[in-house]
Amino acid sequence: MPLSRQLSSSRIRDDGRGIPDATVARLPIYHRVLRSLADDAVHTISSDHLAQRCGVSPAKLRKDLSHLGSYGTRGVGYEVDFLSYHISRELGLSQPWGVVIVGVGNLGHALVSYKGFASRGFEIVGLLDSHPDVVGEKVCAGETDLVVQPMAELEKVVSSSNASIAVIATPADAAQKVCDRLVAAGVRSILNFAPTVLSVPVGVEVRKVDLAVELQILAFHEQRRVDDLTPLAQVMQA
Amino acid sequence: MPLSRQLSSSRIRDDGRGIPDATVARLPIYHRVLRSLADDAVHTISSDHLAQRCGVSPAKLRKDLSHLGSYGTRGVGYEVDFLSYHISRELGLSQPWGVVIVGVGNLGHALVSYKGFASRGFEIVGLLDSHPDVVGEKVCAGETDLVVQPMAELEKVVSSSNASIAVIATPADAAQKVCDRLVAAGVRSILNFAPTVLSVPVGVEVRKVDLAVELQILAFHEQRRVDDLTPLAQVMQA
DNA sequence: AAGCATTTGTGCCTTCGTGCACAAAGTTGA
DNA sequence: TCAACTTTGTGCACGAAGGCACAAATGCTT
Ligand SMILES: NC(=O)c1ccc[n+]([C@@H]2O[C@H](COP(=O)([O-])OP(=O)(O)OC[C@H]3O[C@@H](n4cnc5c(N)ncnc54)[C@H](O)[C@@H]3O)[C@@H](O)[C@H]2O)c1
Ligand SMILES: NC(=O)c1ccc[n+]([C@@H]2O[C@H](COP(=O)([O-])OP(=O)(O)OC[C@H]3O[C@@H](n4cnc5c(N)ncnc54)[C@H](O)[C@@H]3O)[C@@H](O)[C@H]2O)c1
Repeated sequence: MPLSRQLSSSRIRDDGRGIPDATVARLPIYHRVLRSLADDAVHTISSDHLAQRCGVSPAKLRKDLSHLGSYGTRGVGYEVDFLSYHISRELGLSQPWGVVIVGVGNLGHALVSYKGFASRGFEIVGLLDSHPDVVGEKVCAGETDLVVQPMAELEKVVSSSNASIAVIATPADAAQKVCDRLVAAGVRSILNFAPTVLSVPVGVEVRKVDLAVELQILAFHEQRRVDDLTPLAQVMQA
Repeated sequence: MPLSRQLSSSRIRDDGRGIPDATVARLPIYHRVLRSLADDAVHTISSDHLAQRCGVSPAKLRKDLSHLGSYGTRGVGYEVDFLSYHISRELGLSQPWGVVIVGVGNLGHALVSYKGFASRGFEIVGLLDSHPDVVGEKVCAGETDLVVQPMAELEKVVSSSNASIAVIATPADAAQKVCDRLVAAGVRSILNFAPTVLSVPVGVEVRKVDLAVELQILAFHEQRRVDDLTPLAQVMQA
C-alpha cells in the first residue's frame, strides 16, 4: 500500500510529526514562560494561568500542547519542568545548534553580543564579513571570543563548525550571493535580516525579519484608526 | 435582517476596509519591490513577474491587490508607479510617522543608524534610556543628530513630537513598565524587541520581534529533517 | 473592424487555524 | 469508598487563507 504509507506510518510518530505551523511558532513562547516559572520555583500550572502569561487563549494552549502528547494531569494542570522538557525536546533544543553570522556591521555586532542566544541553546560559531576594517576584529560572543573571518573562509567555517543555521546581516544587494554560498556550503536554515526576497532551492528554509515591514503594518492600523474617526468629525461638522 | 448586516454594509467601503491581515502583511513587500522596479525604470509589470520577485504565487498577489481596487490593466499588467502609489497610500506612508525608541543599548544603537526607516517614511523623533552613561549621548540618526533623553522626559518627548509609534529595546524585565508609560502617554502602536509578553489595553497594538523564537522555529524544522532520515538509516542497517 | 493573444479579477473549493463546549479523568475531602 | 470539584483533551463548527481555473476585459495585429 504505497499510497497510504505517508498518512499511516506509525500513529505514535504521527502525533509527533504533524504539528501545525501555527503551533510550532508558539511553542518557543510557552517554553520561555515555563523556564521563567521554573526559576520562580513554580512546580505546577494550569492551562488558564499559563495561557494568560503567554498571551493566548486557554483552549489554544491546550490544543497546542495536545499535539505533543498528553503531558498534563486532569484536575491539576501541567508540571512545569516536565512540560518544559518535552517542548524543548520537540523544538530540538536538547542539543546546541551552531550559528554562523554573515555581515558584522551595526546589526551583526548587536546580535553577537546578545545573550538570549546562548541561553536558549544556540552558539555562535562563526563570524564572516567582507570589509577589511571588520575582518580580524575580535568580538566578545558569550563566553568565548570570536574573530571575524574573511568571506573566503565561508565554506571552511561552515563545514568545520558543522553549523546548520546561518544569519544574514549584510546589505540587501549582497544578500542573495551570500545566501547562495551558504546553501552551497550545506546550510539549510537561514535567518535573513536584509530587506530582500531570497530564492533558495527546495529543502532550504528561509525566515526573514524585516523591521520596516513591521513598522509599516503598525502604520497601516494606525492610519485606519485615524480614518475611522475622520468621517465622524466630518459628519459632526456638516 | 440583522444577520446579513455584517455582510452587506457598504460594498465600496468594504473594499477599502476589510483588507485581510495576511494581505496587509504582504503589502510592504510588494511596495518595496515596486519601488525597486521604478528605480530600474520599469514602467509596467505583470502579476506573474511581480509575484516571482516578491516570492508569492501570482494568484495570491492578484487577490491581494484586488482588495485595494482594480488598479491593473487586463492584457498588460500593472503600472509600477500607479500601483506603488496606491499601496503606499493604503499603508499610510504618504505621511511620515514619528517613532520613539526606548532603550538605546546594542540593539537600539543599530536601529538608530538604520537607514531603512527614513527611506520608508519613518522618522526617529526621540531616544530614551535610563542609564546615566547613555543619557546625553549624541547619536547620528539619518540627517539630524539626536540626544538620548532620560526616562523622566518620556511623556514630554512623546507628546511634543506627536509620535504614535514606539519601539521597546530595553531588557525584558523593564519592558512592561516602559510599555505602560508609553500607553499612558498616548502611544497606540508598539514594536517590542524584548522577549516578554506585553499586556496592553484594547485599542493598543503590539507587534513583537523575537530573534530567539525565529531561530527556535528554524531549529525545529532542522531537527525534523534529521529525524526523518534517522529511521531510514536504521532500516538500512537492519 | 474583427479576431487573436494576453492578463486581470474573481468564484469556488480545499486546507488551515481558532473558539466553544463538554465528556473523561484525576484529585480532594469526608 | 464515594461524591463533588477541578482541569485536561478533543469533537465540532466557523471563519480565514490559499490555490485553481476561467470568464471578462484590454491591447495588438491584420
Ligand atoms: N541596523 C538595523 O537596525 C537594521 C534593521 C533592519 C534591517 N537591517 C538590515 O540588516 C542588514 C545589516 O544592517 P546593518 O545596519 O548592520 O548594516 P551595516 O552596513 O552596518 O553592516 C553590513 C555589514 O555587512 C558587510 N558586508 C557588506 N557586503 C558584504 C558581503 N558581500 N559579504 C559579507 N559581508 C558584507 C559590511 O562590511 C558590513 O560590516 C541590512 O540589510 C539592513 O537593511 C538593519
Ligand atoms: N542585541 C540583540 O541582538 C537582541 C536580539 C534579540 C532581542 N534583543 C532584546 O532587545 C532588548 C535590548 O537588547 P540589547 O542587546 O540592546 O540590550 P542592552 O543591554 O545592550 O541595551 C538595553 C538598554 O536599555 C536600557 N534600559 C535598561 N532598563 C531600562 C529602563 N527601565 N528604561 C529605559 N531603558 C532601560 C539600558 O540602559 C540599555 O541601554 C533586550 O530585551 C534583548 O533581549 C536583543
